[in-house]
Amino acid sequence: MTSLSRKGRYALRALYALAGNADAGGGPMLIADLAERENIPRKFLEAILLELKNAGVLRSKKGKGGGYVLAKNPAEIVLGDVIRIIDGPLAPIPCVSERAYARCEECADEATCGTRLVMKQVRDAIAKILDNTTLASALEQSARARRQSLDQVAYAI
Amino acid sequence: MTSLSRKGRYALRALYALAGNADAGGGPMLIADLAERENIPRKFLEAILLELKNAGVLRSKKGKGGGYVLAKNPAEIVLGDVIRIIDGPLAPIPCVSERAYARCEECADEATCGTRLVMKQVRDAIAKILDNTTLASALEQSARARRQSLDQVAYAI
DNA sequence: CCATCAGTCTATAAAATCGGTAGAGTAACT
DNA sequence: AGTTACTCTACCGATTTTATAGACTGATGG
Repeated sequence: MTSLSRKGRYALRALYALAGNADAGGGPMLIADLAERENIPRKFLEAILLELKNAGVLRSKKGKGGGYVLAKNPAEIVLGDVIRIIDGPLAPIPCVSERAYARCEECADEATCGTRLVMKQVRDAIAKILDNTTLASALEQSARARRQSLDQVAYAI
Repeated sequence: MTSLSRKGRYALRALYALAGNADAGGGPMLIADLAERENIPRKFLEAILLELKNAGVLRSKKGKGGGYVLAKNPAEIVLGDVIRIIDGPLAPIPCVSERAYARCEECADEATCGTRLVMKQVRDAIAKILDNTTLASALEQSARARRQSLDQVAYAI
């Protein structure tokens, strides 16, 4: 039904890498390096990074020593926003979208439309998660899962 | 990002109409009537109804006096199932789908993938709502909303 | 000031998906 | 047999998705 596009997944992967790089004290990252390390088609990645830059998530620098950097702290980069930038509204139907509302022609009365009432709940549930998860917390969840699987290995031995 | 297709919305509308018809003691409904009353392209609706029939949600009868009927009680028809039939998996990415799991090639370790951990929460939140909402409860929510707006009108007068 | 580096912009295109259509076929009832 | 009404197969055009190519612009270093 609903889906995070490949483009959206690429965007998140690129952001993880940029966050990791910043954390390791690295400077700007080249599109080419990012593309190779993350196995993302280079030109496609260019377009993605540009969109994120235009939306204020990234900063870039041209010329030697240039590249891309996060524009803010990973704890301030909200996944819901990133996904909206790349993949559009979170809502399953436009008539329940908070930030990109559009009326639904085929529906006589929005206030009493059964589908709308249910989908409103769905959109709120999705937004509740994605608007409360930052790049930092996603990375933290990942790190926690990594520690857990290490623990399990240790326990098995 | 995620979205319920027009086809999915048509399917739900058709089911509401069929439930209403059954409730009113009506017999089988003709595709043609349903299409006209709900303003759905006839041939498109045919395909939708057929899919729902093949999935066991509807029953049909050919020839004079034929048409479509719900195969079960509205309280037994789960919206999550209907949407899966028409629009595919509820999960935003295949690697978190419970009923249509598919591995994600671009991901080295699923257990620790940040995107996956977050999207798993999203898929669970969506499924929690849609798998606990039946055709009957959607109709009931709609009826309740209708009563409420009537009350407000009455209060305004 | 010129060479190189690296992001930016415009255009194009293959492939998949979506929304819809046409028409022949088949089962059922009268 | 004839009519009714669902069923099946095939197709079509538009849009979106996932890219790719190449010219352009701005920054840096010598």
